[in-house]
Amino acid sequence: MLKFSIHKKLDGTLARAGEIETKNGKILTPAFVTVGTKATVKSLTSEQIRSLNAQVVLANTYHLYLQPGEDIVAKAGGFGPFMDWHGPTMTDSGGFQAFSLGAAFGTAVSKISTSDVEVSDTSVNPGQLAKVTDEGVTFKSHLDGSKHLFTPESSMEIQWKLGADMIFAFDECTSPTAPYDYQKKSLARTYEWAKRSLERHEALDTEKQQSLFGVVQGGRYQELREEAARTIGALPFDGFGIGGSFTKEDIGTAVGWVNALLPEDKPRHLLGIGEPLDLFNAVEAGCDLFDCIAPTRMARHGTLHTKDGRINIKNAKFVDQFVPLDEDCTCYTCTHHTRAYLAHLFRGEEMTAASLASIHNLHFILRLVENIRASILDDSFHQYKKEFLERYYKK
RNA sequence: GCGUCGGUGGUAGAGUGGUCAAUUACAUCAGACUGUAAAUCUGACGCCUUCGGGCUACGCAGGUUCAAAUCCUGCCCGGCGCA
Repeated sequence: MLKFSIHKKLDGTLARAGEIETKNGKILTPAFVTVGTKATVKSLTSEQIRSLNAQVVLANTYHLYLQPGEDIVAKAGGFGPFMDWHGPTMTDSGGFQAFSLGAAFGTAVSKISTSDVEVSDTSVNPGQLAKVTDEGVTFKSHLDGSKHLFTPESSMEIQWKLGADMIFAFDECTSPTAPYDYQKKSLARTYEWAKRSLERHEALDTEKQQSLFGVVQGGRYQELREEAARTIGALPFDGFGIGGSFTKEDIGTAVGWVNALLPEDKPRHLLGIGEPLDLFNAVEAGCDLFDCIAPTRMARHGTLHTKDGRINIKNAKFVDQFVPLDEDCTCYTCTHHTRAYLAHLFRGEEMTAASLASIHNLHFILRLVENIRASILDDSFHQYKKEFLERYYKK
């Protein structure tokens, strides 16, 4: 059972610094949650995850259900012990795959859109692997094409076996292209699913081993977001996830609408967000936790964070730069290797490139969120935000 | 020396009269990536362009043809075979 305490609130904002206590340890919030979808942070050993001072690891229901199967993970004692990670853990519900394998599959649509995103009724994507009904989500496995059904109940059962400290209610992550009517209908369904998730979870977890987070949806619509915050917020969840689609511009505002209404004494997790600007805005709007695949995926693709913005280490100019990625960075990669070496490893398609790059990007984002936390505690948030963003995004 | 096969864009390698500035792959140069379908995907890749097109190109030089990377002749270079 989770205990959440708030140490400090930042005046004039919804930001707060606090602490979550789980049976596997504490999380100082705001915190960045490292994503280990398949019970591994891609390209890293668990020892490396510890060396990064990561606080929490989040795995995914859909992936572990398909492979190796939740029963195997349960036999290992849960996904944490399975991967030799003994700190706090979370699992996502599989709800995101309603989007990524559904409306978004095979398209350019992502959960973050530009403000001029076209709302269209063609929510039926012919090649999609997932279909949503009131009962649940029917999936075709991306591994072998076999058919599967996730329901709020089965998601709770699988997550129970995966054994994370914090788990999410089954929700539908909608597409930013879905029209208002669909968002509204989907929201009602996600609310029903939230109640079903709670009910099934309570029946399974009689000793309160796991904390269940409800998920607030509502697309980009204030009315729907607020309705969701009120209705989901009124249910006896241990914390809340804020999911779905935003534009970059309204991450701060839309998330703020939600957090202004959610119970203050429970942690709020902004699902799937992890770029510097978004993290600042979301913390300011009252979020405590963030998970995001961006640091590790971008790392594998050669895009690396520096204080002066992103660089693509594969660019020709780096091949003979015998300096660290970021001169003041204290990560393993920067204290041992040069840009030239990284550029060489990427060009040679060496696996170590992915590891060294992931270490750097995760270090960068983990430290960023730690610094944001510190800046709330010593009241320097606004100054830190301004200085960081001016330098990071200057061009 | 004779015979034979072959010489195509950074590389390999298609193409064997028009639909060819030339398939494809790799390399190169950029870009994207936000609860991981992802060590993935997208674009550019002869020169110039008012983006309509123009110019120069398939070893070199000629020729045939309305039209040649593609056919013919000579030369140069390489592989193989025979002397």
